[in-house]
Amino acid sequence: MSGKARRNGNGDAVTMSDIARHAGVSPMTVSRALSDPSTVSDKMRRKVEAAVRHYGYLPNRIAGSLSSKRSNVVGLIVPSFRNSLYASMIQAISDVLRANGFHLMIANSGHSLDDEEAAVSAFLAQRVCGLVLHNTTHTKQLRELVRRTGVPVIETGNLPAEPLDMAVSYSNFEAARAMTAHLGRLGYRKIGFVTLPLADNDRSRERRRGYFAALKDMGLPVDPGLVLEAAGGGFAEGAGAVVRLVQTHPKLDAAFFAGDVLAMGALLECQRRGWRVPKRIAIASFDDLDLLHHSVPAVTTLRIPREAIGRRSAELLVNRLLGAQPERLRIDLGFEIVQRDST
Amino acid sequence: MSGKARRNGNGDAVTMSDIARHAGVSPMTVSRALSDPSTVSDKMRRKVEAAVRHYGYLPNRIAGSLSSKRSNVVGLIVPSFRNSLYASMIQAISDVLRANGFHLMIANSGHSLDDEEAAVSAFLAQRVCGLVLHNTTHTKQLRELVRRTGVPVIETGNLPAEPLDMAVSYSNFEAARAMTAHLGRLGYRKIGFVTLPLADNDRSRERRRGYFAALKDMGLPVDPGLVLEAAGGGFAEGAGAVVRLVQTHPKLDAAFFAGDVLAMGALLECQRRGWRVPKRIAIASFDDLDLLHHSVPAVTTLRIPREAIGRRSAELLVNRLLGAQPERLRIDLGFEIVQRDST
DNA sequence: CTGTTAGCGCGTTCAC
DNA sequence: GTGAACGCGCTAACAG
Repeated sequence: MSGKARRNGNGDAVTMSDIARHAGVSPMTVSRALSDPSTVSDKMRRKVEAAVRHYGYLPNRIAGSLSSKRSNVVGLIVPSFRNSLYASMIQAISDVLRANGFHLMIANSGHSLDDEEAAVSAFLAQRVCGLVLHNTTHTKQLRELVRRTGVPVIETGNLPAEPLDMAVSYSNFEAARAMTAHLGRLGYRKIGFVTLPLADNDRSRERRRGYFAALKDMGLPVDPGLVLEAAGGGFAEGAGAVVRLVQTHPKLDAAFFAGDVLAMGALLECQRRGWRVPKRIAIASFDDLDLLHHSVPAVTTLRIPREAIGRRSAELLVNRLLGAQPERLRIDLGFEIVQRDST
Repeated sequence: MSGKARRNGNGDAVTMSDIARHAGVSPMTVSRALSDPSTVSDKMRRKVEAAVRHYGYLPNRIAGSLSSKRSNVVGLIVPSFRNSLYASMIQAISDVLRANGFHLMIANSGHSLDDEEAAVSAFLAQRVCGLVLHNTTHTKQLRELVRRTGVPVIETGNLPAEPLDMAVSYSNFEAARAMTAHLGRLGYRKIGFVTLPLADNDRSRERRRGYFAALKDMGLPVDPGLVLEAAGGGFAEGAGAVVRLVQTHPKLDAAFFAGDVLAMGALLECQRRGWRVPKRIAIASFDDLDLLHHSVPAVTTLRIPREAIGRRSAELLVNRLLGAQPERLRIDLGFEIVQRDST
């Protein structure tokens, strides 16, 4: 190692030329031996590999990206990390990317469209090769940015009418409508709806729209008083909501919660108050938190294929990055109603 | 835009020279105007800003990093994304990093030391400026890699005897010991312990060691039959474990679960079987899943300051990257016993 | 199959 | 306060 200053704690790194020199080949041969070994003779390759091992050479992907104008980092933006429903999607994306030699950069928008835009800007400055956005409504600036740079983008979390590029999701509207209709079919007639915060959140609004649509389909009265907006998505909010609904509408026979934690909070509150579920009130949920399956009673819910969505998103992105033709896609992975004991 | 091929979907990007030319200044002035505006005259700065806005210029951080030998990307490796306990840490890290202009690259090791090493290698090749590892036992290669490159590293998830660099955590050993002692103080005498998988997981092993230590401290018999290893950390495993413990040890009066989901699974199973908690059996948990607070009965648990750990880790990293002197640190952020109705 | 040349788009360094 | 020259470490493109 030379005596050069080591700013930034980064020891003087071994470079490709160092390896080339010590292996007695040109840098280009080293480059090829590492990135596409089949284009190099066995003898050369072995010399390179030996030198690489000996010096513990780590290729500098920064330099590689600059030179090749290609990066292998995908940017993912989720509204928040705290919600477990993002976790299985992230896991799936991460797995697929890694299997294909890509890496994942991640940021959260805090449910703010402006923060989403800022994160996209920052990612684009890092020259990510692709983006996954858990959101389908964006600022004008963001749409412009994506259009101009031409990065492949996956939108998810909802099915947009006009995707920026590729969309992989399920329909919040259809899912909420289906569950509400399911409750109707089971004979429930006065069905409350507890929504997650609606501001800047198309997913929430679509779910509420689906609820209303189903009521109309069934010829049931649409009573806005039966709709409550929970301030957050926590257990306490679910508990508070079910109490308020039941107390203001004694004839309420079912409640549909737009989030799994809300539903669980409500169920626990019913337990505490001795309200029998589903006898006194039926409870249905959106999203299949594992817990809903193990609770007493187990909770009827909408199973969203979060993992498949993540996997498919990453696969589409990888294919595109590996050369697939650009193509505007809108893939609906659907949902499933899981009938259990709470309804 | 020129007619150059646009490989990789990346439109021909506007470069700093383009901006310089259109603003009638040198590229260097653009660089300064953007990275340290105070070193440039107002007039110049305004010209640059106008051109930047007009052309929607996005600086190329890849080129910047290569040139300056500095990056603003931190790498984080967690065992898995599926566990909510990582979520609050990730959120905190992400917030602190963003506030300081850093970005987050993320990978999961799947609880494998080799995969952790592979991820670190990949991150180092991307020239991340810092690392956070949720793990304190590593392969020899990894330790060597970190030493050689000199990247700042935070280890967390446990308190290592000899940190690689900086460690921010709580002690799994002390926490498990404290909870076991707490159960003893409450009068429980036959306390079962359900551990998470022990393989390649120092955290799990430390917790079990803490449990044994407390029993010895209290002069209680140490019965290996009272320790069960759950195959996974899910509800079902917790449920299965409590049943097995109770059936094989009729006199068991308490069970301590090394994971919050395990504990919850056990509680629900007790409910299903009509075993009163804590009358028939007391239940204590490790990690304060929100749910444990809302369940009936609410579950006694160990509160680990996951968010503070994330925040502090990121702060230490940022300080170091901003010039703080390297210093081997080992910060214990402690834990807290939350006594509730299940014990 | 291998090497040479010429950048990639910035920041550092040193003149002015 | 501003600019010119140079190089970061690698790969594309072409020549041999």
